[in-house]
Amino acid sequence: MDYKKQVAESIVTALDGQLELQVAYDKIEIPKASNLGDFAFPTFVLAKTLHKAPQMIAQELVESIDQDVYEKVEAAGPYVNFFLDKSAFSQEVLQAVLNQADHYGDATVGQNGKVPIDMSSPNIAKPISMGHLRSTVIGNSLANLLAKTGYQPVKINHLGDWGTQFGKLIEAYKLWGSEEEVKADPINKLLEYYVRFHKEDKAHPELDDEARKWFKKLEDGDEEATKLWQWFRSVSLQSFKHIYDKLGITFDSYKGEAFYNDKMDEVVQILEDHNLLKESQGAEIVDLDKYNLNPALIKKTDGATLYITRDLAAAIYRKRTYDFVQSLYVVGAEQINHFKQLKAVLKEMGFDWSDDVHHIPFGLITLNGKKLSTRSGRVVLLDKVLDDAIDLAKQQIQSKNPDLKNADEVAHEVGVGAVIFHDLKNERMNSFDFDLSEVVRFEGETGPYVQYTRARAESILRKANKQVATDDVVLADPNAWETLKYLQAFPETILRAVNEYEPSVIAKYALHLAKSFNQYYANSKVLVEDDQLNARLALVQSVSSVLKNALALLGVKAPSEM
RNA sequence: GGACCAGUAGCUCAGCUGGAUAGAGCAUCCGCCUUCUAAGCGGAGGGUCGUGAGUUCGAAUCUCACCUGGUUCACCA
Repeated sequence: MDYKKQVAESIVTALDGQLELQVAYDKIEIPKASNLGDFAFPTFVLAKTLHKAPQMIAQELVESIDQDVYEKVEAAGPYVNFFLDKSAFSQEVLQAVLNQADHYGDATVGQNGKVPIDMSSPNIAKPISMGHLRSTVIGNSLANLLAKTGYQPVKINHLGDWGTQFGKLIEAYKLWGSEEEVKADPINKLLEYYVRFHKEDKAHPELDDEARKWFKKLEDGDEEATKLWQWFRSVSLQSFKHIYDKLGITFDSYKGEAFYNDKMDEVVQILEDHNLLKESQGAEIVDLDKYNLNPALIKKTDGATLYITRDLAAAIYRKRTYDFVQSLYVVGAEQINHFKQLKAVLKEMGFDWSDDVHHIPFGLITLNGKKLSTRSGRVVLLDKVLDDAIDLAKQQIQSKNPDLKNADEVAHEVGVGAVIFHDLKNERMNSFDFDLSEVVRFEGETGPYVQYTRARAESILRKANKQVATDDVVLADPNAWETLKYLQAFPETILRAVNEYEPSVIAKYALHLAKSFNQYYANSKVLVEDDQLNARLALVQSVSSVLKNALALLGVKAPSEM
């Protein structure tokens, strides 16, 4: 039931139609203090037309409103405050959550439309850092949210598996590498070669020439170069998958940059057909002046294509393959300009679906205030952070709950959960400086806090050891009121999160629900044999269910004991 | 210089399409485990909402200017 609409109708009826329903609806707000009711209507809008003081309007309105469906309606200064009927509300909410269980909050707005999500996208032969975590977990959560609301997300790991750096890598490997070394520790060794190359090429510029030759060979399909490239790619992918397993994240496609090598000519052809290519300083560009953007550089002076050409090919390929309703790119905010260009060029090419292409940017993670950079060695390895978090979670379990049976599994879920939650709890666009002690914190506004809340709820249910009946769930207890209202708000919260592409909306919601339930838990005893027992258990089970599902939307597990 | 993002308590951040005394967490100090897991709950202190104008009955929220920090601005991705 839409309670806000009910309130709006009450107001309009009382005013005898002197106010549009939509206007009333839009003006209704949720008071910040609970003693001011559940909904409030400020009467300022009526002051002019009624030629009365808002305070007086509020008082008169209260008298003419049919109060039967509410607990009470009262005037407070210029506001009319509505208090909902707790019995009816609690029954409706608890029944909805219990009956729909994991499907509570499901929506159909997506109408099965496909939504490819470009996410994670690490570079071959480089380690996955905290920077990649953001794209990975935001993309994953958006996929969950989209699926929950009726879309069909397609998680695409657009691997950085092509480019001139492979020429450098091959040259470096030929000079200093060995097969045994790489086999033993692929990513670290490959990274080591790459970093060494960048150190030595300053003194020996001829190395760059060799690297260029190797990349040319690779492009021409030279056997040795291709074999090395494939090898680098596959060992890298193996170590990436190890990390994705830890995070509990899977992909639907691993088509990376190299996949589009043979699809660039067509892009250039379409651009030519539309007369979009212009020569400038020896390079081929698309002028984007009318979009107030810099020109998009399609071909370098030497005729080689660039990043944007590849992304154009990928965008077109995805449209053809998935016939998407939206196409998302979860990529850092530093590429905002690039995606503006991409959309503009697609539009110029005559693709009206360019409006369905959305860049989902996110803020930078820095280390001591500086940008992470693989080349300069300023990296925070994700694998290490996850392991540290798991270790700390294990220590925590040993001191708080030493008898826990599946301690290792729980430590994994809590440690990884803390890291993921930390990344998702703030707005995407916020940048943050990496601080391990902050990332693996288990107290306060954290993932483990939410997990712990749910574990305690589960514990109560285990102790109760009985099936919760769905027909006797009226709970008018004021202590439970906040929690009931949060439970009711889950579906609309999901829709807001999807509309804004903002997983943090869900994270915040989970924290609020957990907090309100912890307050209830501290002040009310659930397991007491009286006529309200079933209703209280219904609340506990509902909270557990919604917390689990909210965490699931973030990609965080919810252990039932910890 | 152009474009974009950010500037709210000591620190990290909420604050929905403008509305009633600006809220959390962390940190500090003080309470609460013979009651369902204290990874919890309660309380205290702490804020010129970057600055200045404007719109409005009403601005942390909208507009403009400015200040500060960050990102980015054609042959990397």
